[in-house]
Amino acid sequence: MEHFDDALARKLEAFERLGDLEMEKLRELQSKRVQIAGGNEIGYQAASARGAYILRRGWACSYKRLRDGSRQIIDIHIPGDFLGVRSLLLRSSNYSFITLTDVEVAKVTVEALREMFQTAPKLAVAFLWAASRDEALVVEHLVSVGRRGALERTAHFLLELGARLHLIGCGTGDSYECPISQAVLSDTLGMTTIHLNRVLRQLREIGLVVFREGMVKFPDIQRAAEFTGFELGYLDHSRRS
Amino acid sequence: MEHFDDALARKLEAFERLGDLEMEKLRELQSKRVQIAGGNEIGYQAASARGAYILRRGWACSYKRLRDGSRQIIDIHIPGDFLGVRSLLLRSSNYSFITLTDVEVAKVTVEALREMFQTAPKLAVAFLWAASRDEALVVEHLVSVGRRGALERTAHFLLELGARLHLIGCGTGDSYECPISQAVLSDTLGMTTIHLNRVLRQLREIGLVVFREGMVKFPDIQRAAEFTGFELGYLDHSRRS
DNA sequence: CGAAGCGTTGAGTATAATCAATTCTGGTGG
DNA sequence: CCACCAGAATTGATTATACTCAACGCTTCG
Repeated sequence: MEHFDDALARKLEAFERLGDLEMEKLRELQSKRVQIAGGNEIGYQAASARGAYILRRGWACSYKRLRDGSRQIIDIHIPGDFLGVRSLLLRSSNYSFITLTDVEVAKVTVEALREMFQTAPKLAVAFLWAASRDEALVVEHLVSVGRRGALERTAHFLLELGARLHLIGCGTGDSYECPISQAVLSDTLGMTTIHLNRVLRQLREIGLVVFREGMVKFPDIQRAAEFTGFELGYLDHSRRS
Repeated sequence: MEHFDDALARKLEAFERLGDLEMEKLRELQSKRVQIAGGNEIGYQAASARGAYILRRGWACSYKRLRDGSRQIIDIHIPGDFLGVRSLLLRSSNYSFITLTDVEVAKVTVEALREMFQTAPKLAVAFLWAASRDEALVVEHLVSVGRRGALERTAHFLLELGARLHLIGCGTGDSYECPISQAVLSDTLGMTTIHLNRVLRQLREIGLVVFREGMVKFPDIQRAAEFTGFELGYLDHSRRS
């Protein structure tokens, strides 16, 4: 029953049922584990030893810092997420990863990936699906930042995050632990910390979202989804491609 | 010398030198060509017959429309770009494609792709590189919309577009034909048409970018790059992975 | 000629950023 | 135990940025 401490397995199972072979390969792939404390760069040792990581425990984020010191967070990463697949092929990955909490990651080499692709094609397809989904998340994020107002955008993001967490077995569906600061969230949503703070207060007052003491709660998740126009289509939860 | 009317070949060559085999496969892959007039949806016939396209001539864009009628353009597509690779695996591609000019596309089936991956692995790697690059473009776009001011954002996007065009042999390096309306550009950059119009006027007055009559010109491209903090790292022009 | 699409401009408003402080918390060391 | 500190959250006042509403000029096209 390795399933239930392995967020990645859970996530991939949402796409395709995995047999013993796949579970075994998945475990193998995640054998080189590393613990990293919160607030540290991931994988920035030698540019040559570039590789991908699987986030097993804790939260991280990918971001880009601009000349003026501001930063845009591309995506918040939760257990079961890949980090750095893009940079495997693209020489100049122009952004970085930092841990938001203490984490455990598994380092994945290109060779291990290649091996996995050949011996467990079913798993390979599931991986590609996950990669597509991650890209769809970025696209949705772009849409949010470009065209949604601050209230809508904030609530939408927190809903999406809740859905992602639920998929890997975290949270209750209308609430979850959320160990990130307002500064991190504001850099994700493309606004000032101060402004986000006011937005969060409004959302609390309206009774749509309560973000407090490391917890996110939706008093009326139906109404919140309606308010933000949240559809989980692009998360693609249902089985079958 | 098929090279020089094939934007895709040019683009991939920037990553890896292609031999006769690869050129042949590339031609094969693009044999099913279709002409589409400007302002039309691409590939929205039957959801079942989903597939990818290679844009051979003309411009298009991918976008998502929101409930309130507004839209966010994810990316502007120029010759040599793929359309719809994401949606091959992800059942619910939540966005659409529309042509901005008359175009010629080549329809690519999953089978043809698979065949190409097996018989021309060099080409396969180049394809994956291109896909990674496209994703990096979206990421950069997100950063722009989230953290750059309107002036900077607009100039940055036009510079990037120029670099992409130059790679496939269009434009002179500091000017290019740009057949898109201000409405399209503003939906790309996440602002109002009206506001974009004023921004463009300012950019013209400062002498950074001139966007006029379907042409984009940079009177002093060095200064423009400096102003916007433009780096072409993520476009990854140089040969070698 | 009128209609439609695109670009342009002005005036007023809304939204979000900036500057400046204050509170609250958990940790640290005396 | 308390004083102190740093980080995070919060509030107010002011300014800047971008949106809305309303028009008008220009071109193209039927």
